[in-house]
Formats: sequence, structure tokens, C-alpha cells
Amino acid sequence: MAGRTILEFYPFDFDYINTPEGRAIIRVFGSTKEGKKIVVLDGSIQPYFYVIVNAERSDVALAQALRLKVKTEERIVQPVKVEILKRNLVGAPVTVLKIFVQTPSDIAVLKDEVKTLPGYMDRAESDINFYKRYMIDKEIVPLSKIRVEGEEVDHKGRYNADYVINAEKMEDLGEETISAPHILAFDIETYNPIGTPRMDTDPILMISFASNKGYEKVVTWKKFHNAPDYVEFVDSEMDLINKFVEIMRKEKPDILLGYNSDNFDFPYIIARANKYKIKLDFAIDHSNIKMAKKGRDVIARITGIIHVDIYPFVVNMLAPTMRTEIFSLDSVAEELIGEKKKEGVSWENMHTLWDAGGESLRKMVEYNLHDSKLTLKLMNTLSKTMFELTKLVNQPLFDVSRMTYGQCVEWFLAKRASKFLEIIPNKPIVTGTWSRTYEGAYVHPPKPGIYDNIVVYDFRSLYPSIIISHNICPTKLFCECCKDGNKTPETDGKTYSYCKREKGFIPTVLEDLINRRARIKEMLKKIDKGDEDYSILSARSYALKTIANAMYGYFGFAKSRWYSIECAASVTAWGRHYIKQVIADAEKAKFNVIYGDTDSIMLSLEGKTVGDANMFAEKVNKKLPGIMELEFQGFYPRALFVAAKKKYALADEKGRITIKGFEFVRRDWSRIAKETQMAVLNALLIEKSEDNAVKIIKNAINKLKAGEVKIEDIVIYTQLTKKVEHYDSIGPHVAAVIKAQKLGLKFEPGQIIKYIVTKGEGSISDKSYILKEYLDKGLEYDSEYYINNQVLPAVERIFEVLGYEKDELKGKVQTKLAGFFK
DNA sequence: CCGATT
DNA sequence: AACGGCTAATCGG
Repeated sequence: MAGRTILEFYPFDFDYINTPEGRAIIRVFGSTKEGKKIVVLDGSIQPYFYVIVNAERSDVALAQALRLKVKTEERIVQPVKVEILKRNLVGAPVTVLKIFVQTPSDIAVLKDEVKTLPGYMDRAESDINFYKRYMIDKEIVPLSKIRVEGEEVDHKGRYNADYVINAEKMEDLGEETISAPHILAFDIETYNPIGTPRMDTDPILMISFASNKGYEKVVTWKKFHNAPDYVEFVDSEMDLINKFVEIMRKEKPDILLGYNSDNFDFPYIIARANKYKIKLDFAIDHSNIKMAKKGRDVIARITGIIHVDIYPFVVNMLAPTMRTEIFSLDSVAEELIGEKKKEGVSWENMHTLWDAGGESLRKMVEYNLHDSKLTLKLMNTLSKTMFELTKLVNQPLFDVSRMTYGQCVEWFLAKRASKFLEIIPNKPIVTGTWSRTYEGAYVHPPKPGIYDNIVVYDFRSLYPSIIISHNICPTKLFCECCKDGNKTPETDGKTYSYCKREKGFIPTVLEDLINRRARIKEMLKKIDKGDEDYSILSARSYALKTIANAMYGYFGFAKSRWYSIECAASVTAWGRHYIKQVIADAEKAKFNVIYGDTDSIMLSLEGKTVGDANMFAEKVNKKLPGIMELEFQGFYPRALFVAAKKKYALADEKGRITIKGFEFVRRDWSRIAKETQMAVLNALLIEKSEDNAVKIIKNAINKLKAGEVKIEDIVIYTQLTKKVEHYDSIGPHVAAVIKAQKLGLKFEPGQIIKYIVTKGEGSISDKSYILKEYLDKGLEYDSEYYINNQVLPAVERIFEVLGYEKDELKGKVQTKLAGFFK
């Protein structure tokens, strides 16, 4: 068995172990193209961290660093090697000691001890995880094919893998990404007589699996007749958990997929497994599944198997661009892949179905399997984006799938810093009121009205292009060589200057991103949309754009390693400068500027042609520096602007309406109000009929009065952002929660509250009830509230544009509805 | 009615 | 563990 081996494989999980001698060995887990499991052991890199020292005393510091010794319970910890190097710390030249140690935990032991070194100034990179360090320094790109050369190890019993190799050489083979990883999705259902299931008393009822290799299964412990083939009955919850472990060992997926599995499925399974003393040791190295802390959340890690929880990815990366109100599997799947939920079963009635047994159980297993299949399908559409982001950020998929924008940017920069001899700065220690503010974007006041023929231009990637064109970088701020060069416009009464001679680290890597994206866009034009390459390249383009756009926000975020409020303020200062300049130029050229926001400008043509406008834009572009560019965004035959900023509707030539800012796009409005508003906008912009618009409002009011609305039409969604007792002001959703808590229902911060305003006495809060309580008690909704506080306000502002006074619309509807208003 | 909170 | 600008409803004194 053992012997020299060369293998090509896709690495996807990384950690380290210590040898009996106390040396750190990196473990790389991956799969070959044929799906064989591989573990690579690599002892070629040594853990280290930096100590920044006074340049004049660095020799003394070095000598003393070599003599450092700390006695711990197990052994004596000391540096194994120390080098003196010249590096930069956010642009400033520094002298550093690079202190190598035996094992990563030695860093924690020595990091305070080094403060005694002569000329000590600071330490750096002592908080970079060893496996992250390995990926950065060895330039191992996750999910991207590499060749390993080394000795095959006899690993009987140590690993549930096909190959274990002691690496001598690792070589990246370029861009080829893992093409067909084995993905297994799972989902559990639990007993929940009081709403939220309780881990200590309520059992797991069933567990489902669905894989991209066609495997489908539901395991449950209550029998019913003529069960579908995919159902496997066991005798008890204990047997169900044992079966779960057995299936995981046998299936050995590359990726294990869940939806909210970090916060729900795994903590639950672990708690129930503990009760029966079952070991969840299906990892590739037979270790138990581990729950780790990540900020306020917990995450479930399985060595050698990538546990991907789709939920945090959706919330962190996709939520801002999504329309859904709630991030349940059902609504997310509906928006992203157009799949509707299974009728008849819901989270709330799970325990009743289980108790009923028989046919109800059939519904339950179908529902349970459906959820695993939905999760798998979601991954089908998201995996390419996730994989591309993972390669770009250069961290394990396990980590990247849980990262926020800020974290993605940070690791993207960390990976590239060393090429510029830049040390990765420490995380700022942020206490108290840490969000210092600075002046943001400019919003040009809208001219309210309904217009024909509007053209929209925007600056292509405004903030990234400003960072690049004006060399905005914390490493080049107030540089020695050109202190007065490249001054920003005034912002908060100050100006900042950036080096003219040398390009900064961040503008350089950002420009590389933008250039790569431009090349991909060119390639995409030449490929067929159905092509496999097309989806990969568009995912790559999306990943590049995401990171580029997040760079500005990263500057302004106080917990960033490269935090720079000066850079953030400089970016918005230039942004205001350019948009104001374009607005002034457009007015000079006799265009009617209707509105502008941050990076966009909207012009009413009023006799001029689109060609005239394009000629104007061309003239603007000739003046713009660097890669900055004003781009034609669209022509709209009809548009509506209200008196408020950030609220408008555009109708394109195909009759499609784009809506910004209106209640229609907000979740804290009832559907009846939003749909009425949408229909009214449609009547005004497309049908061009005020009469129809009034009729639509009349219909909505009639339906509300007659009780003909569906329950979904009157539910209002609002997020519970903190614990109920921490609220200063009790809004309707909080008041509804307080009432429901008295019935024993449980709520957690972050949860989206569904409530309804009912008939009765008192304030709106007094009359608000959680949907469940509303249904259980058969309460009656307050049609007056939905008419006067939802439907009418949503349309009144639109009618003001048509010259109606505040209450005039109400009057107009009233005359058509005589008798309805008192 | 108005500032604070959401 | 991304920014600021902005609107609007509702609470609560």
C-alpha cells in the first residue's frame, strides 16, 4: 500500500494537528475527480508571528528574542527561529522580528512575553489561524485543483479516507474548480407542542436526506401503512440518531448541507445524541462534530466534511438584494428558484400531525423530504457563486459560506498584503461609541410629478472607481513624498491627500479585480447562455463585483483591520463632487434634472432626444479621470416622482415598472396596502388612467370592509431586533409578542414577527396580536386600521403628485363609496 | 403636539 | 463583522 504517490485533487477543508513531538502538521482534506477521499499531511510550514521593534534596537531585540523561554505545564516554550525583516504597517516602514514557533498555541504563550523585548512597539499577525496562514503563505486555493507528491501513509482506522499522503510537494494547477462534489442535504422535524421545540424534552421525529447523486431517504420511528419507498422505519428516536451516524459514514459527502442547521438541526441532534450517549463521530478523522462560537452565533464543524448552512449565506450575502420579507426556507426558495411550499403541513402543526398518525405521517415525511430537496436545489443555484467567492477570498468554503461582506473583503486583502510587504494590521480594539460618523452621499431633491421620457445615467461602480482613480488607500494617506498632492474636496471641514507617485495596496488589488471582471464580461459576450462556462463565469463576475463594491463599506467599518474613516470620507467626498458636477453640467446643457442619488442622475428630455443626452454624457466622460465613467442606464417613457427623496417609479418601454422606496418594497406594510399601491402606480404609469387608480383603491376598501381579504393580505412583518424587555418604546409588534408570551409562546431576537391589528379599544399596539393567537382565538381584524393606516397612506402621496390635497383623495373615494366612512 | 424610537 | 441618507409610523410624555 504505502509508497511514493502523485495525486491530483481538490482541497476543501483545512486544520492542523500536533505530532507527539509537539510539531504542527497541517491537514488538507479533499476529493479526487473520481470522488475518492484524500487527506494530505503537510509539515512544511512553521507557525509564526511578528513583533514590531524600534529599528535601532532590532539587533538587541533579536538576540533577546532567541533567549525567550516560558515554562508551561507540559513543556518549555521558546522561539525556534527569529528573523529581522523590513515590512510596512499600513504604509509606514517598520522593522519586525518574525518569530517562528513549534506549534500555533505557542504564539498565545509568547505574545505577551515579547513585550519585554528591547524596543518593542507592537505585535502583529498573532491572531491569524494557522490553517488560514497556511493557505495564504502556500498559495493553496481552495476547491481549485492541486497536485500533491509524497509518501502514502498506512492509516488503518485513523481516517475514513481512500488516501493519506505525507506531502513533499504541493502544486496549484490553475483555475480548474471542483466540478461535481458529492452534496448531501438533510433536515430534521421535531415535536413542538408549545411552538418552539425544547431540546431536553421534545424528540426528533424524523430526518430526511437528499443528495445530488440521487439518494433520497426519510428515517422515522412511528410506522404507517403503504409508506413511500424512501421511508425507513426505526424503533425509537435513539435508533434514528444511530441511523443518522450510519448514513453519514456510508455516504461520506464532500458537502453536508442544511438550512439553519448551525442554529437548529445540529444543536438539536447533539443535545438528543448526548441524552442517549451516542457519539456523532462521522468525521473523516472519526472526531465528534464540534460546535464553535462565531460572534453571537454557533457553528457546527465536521472535520473533512464541509458543513454548509445555506441560511447565513442567504442572510449575509443575498438578503440586501432580495425582496422576501422572511428568510425561511420556503420564502427564500420561492424567490430564488421559484419553488412553492408544500401545502397542508407547517412548522406550527407538526406535533398535531405526529399525534394523529396514519395519513398525517405520510404528509409529514413528504414535507420533510421536500425540505431537504429544496435545500439541495438552492445549493444548485448558489454553489457556483459560493465556490467563486471561496477561491477569491482564499479561505475554506466552510468559513466563506458564513462570512459577511466585511469578512470577505478582509481575507481578500489579507491574502494579498504580503505581496506588498504589508503586515496584516491588528483588529482595532473598539469600545464605547465606536461608530464615528462622516458625511455620506449627496441626494438631489426630486421635482415631484409624472413625466414622459426620462433618461437615467449612473457612474459605473462609482466608489470602486473613485478609490482607484484617486488612489484612496490608508497606506498612501498624507504620505511624506507628496503631502499636498491629490487633495479631496472638503468633507466635514477637512481635506485629505493621497500619494501621487505610488499606487496604494488597496487601489492596486481593487483595480486588478475590476480589470478581471471586465475581461470576464468580454468573454461572456462570446459564450452561449446555456453553456456551463457561462454560469461559472457569471458567478465569478458576481464574486468580483461583490468584493469590489464592499471595499468602501469596509473602510468605514470601525472593526476592520484596514479601517480608515479618512478613506471612507474621501470616497464619499469625491462621490458628491462628481454627481454634483454632472447635475450642474446637465442643467447648463438645458436638461431638466428631475432627481439624482449618490451615483445616478435622472433627466427629463423635454423635446431633446436620447441621442442628445448621450452626446452630453460623452462630453462628461471626456473630463472624468482614470477609469471613472458615466453610463447610460435606461430610457423610461413614463416616470413618477413624489416630493420625498428615494421614492420613485419608472416605467420602461416594455411596460415594466421599477419601484424604489415606496411602501411596496417594504416588509413592514401589509400586502393589501402594497398591492393596492402597485396597482395604482400601474394604472397611472401604464394605463394612464386616474379613474382606474381610484377604482382600485375603492375595491381594496370594499374587500377590507366585507372581510373578503385573505389572511396573508393583512399580516404585517416586523423584526424583533432585541429582547422584549430591552425595548424603550413598545411598538405594535413588541406589544403583540408580549401578549403571546403570556400564552407560553417563545420568541427570540432576530425573529420576524407576524402580527395583525384587530378590532377593539385602545392604541394600535393594544390591538395587535401575533398571527397564531389571532387564528387560535378567531379574532377579527380592524378594517378601519387597514383602510386609514395602511391602504390610504400608501396611495395618498402618489395622488399628491397629481395635485390632490391631503384629504382630497379620501373624499373622492368616499363619494364613490357613499356610506362607508362616518 | 413633539421628540424619540423603530 | 460594511457605509450613510432618508422617510414614515407609532409611542409616550
